[in-house]
Amino acid sequence: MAENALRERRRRQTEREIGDAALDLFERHGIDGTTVDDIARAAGISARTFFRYFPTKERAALVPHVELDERAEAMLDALDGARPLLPQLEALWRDVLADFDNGRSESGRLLLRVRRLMQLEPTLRLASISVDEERGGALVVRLRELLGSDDDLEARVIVETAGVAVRVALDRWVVARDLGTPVDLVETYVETCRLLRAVTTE
Amino acid sequence: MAENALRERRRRQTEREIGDAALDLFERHGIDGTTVDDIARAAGISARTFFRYFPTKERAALVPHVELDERAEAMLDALDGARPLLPQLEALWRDVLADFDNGRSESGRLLLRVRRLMQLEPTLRLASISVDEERGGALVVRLRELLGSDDDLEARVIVETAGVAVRVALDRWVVARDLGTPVDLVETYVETCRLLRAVTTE
DNA sequence: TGACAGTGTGGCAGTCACTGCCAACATGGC
DNA sequence: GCCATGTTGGCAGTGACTGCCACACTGTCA
Repeated sequence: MAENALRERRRRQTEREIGDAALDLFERHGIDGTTVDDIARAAGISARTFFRYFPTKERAALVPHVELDERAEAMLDALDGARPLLPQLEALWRDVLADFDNGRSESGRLLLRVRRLMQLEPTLRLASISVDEERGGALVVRLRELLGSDDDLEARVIVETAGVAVRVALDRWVVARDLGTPVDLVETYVETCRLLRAVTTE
Repeated sequence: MAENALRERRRRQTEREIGDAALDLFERHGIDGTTVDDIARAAGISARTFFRYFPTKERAALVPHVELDERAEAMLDALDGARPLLPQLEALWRDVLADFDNGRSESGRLLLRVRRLMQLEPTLRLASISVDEERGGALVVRLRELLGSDDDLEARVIVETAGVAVRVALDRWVVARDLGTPVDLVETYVETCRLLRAVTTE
């Protein structure tokens, strides 16, 4: 039983190491310019083992991104089906993003690097969308329960809408930073949510 | 000059033939169960030539999906920057979807088949998102001009929001149909847009 | 009619992502 | 010490995708 936790910890550890190696190599040589063998070598494992940790090489660089989703998921219990769900989801995401603290924490720095890389590498962006889709599916199921509705429609609209705001805000965050005019992540996110409202009501 | 148009027509023709073959094989054997060689053989070309028409095998099945995007793009000139853009985009998409006529036209039937296949094949769905991202980029640029703003923020929010409604409505359309309780595509889309509004204002 | 340039096509060889299989090894419980 | 279980690496294989070259087709111009 205790070993289970130990093993889990170890697994997470190597996962991180592989992820770090991947991110580093991708930044230096591009995704096309680095092979799985390269990543494996840098992480001190075999290529075969690499694929026991990640299904594709892009996924390896997305460890910080997955962490973002996981943190949001962990807060799902707080949702209250009796009140409007989108504002609650937005507040939830706001808290999660605040946690990454403009890239000042370790997780924040990693997230920043991944999202920056996405601006240059469409396949990485696509991979992240793929992750979001998988995780979003579970979210939709959860919201559907809370809504007590018999179809996906409303739940999906809510989840995808919230997702749009997060993605747009993250992109703006890294782009502004690279342009030398950094913006606050949480502020930008809140602003994006406001904009979303303005745009749908005007 | 005239041959240019002829060539274009010919290219479109083989494109369609390859696309038809791909869709057919995917439906029967799944995407993983079909190789590019299979598709090429069925379309009467070589594998090498296949890749001169499509960058991946998934893309071959997405010909109807691309047509959808193209029809929408062709109507972009009608947008008026002085009035709210999201409603205009929604009206535009409504017209385009109406054109596919619940799968009664040839294009409509093809679109229906592709979108149905997407429910089963995540990689196909992902490929379609990839297409939408590329095309959406151009749309964002266009909207940004119309808005006269100096950043992407609002344009992206509008484009992605509109995209959410289209995708959700299309999914609902094919799922309802497969469940034996078909719904009208345009009605569903309008309903989805309404829902999106309700969700963001409540 | 015959040389020509431009374009489309197929075949070949090569790289690389990803998988199934098997053998070696470590770990913890008995 | 022995056994069960989980982890790892090597190996061989499949299949997507690319660069290169040779060949064929088409229309042009002398």
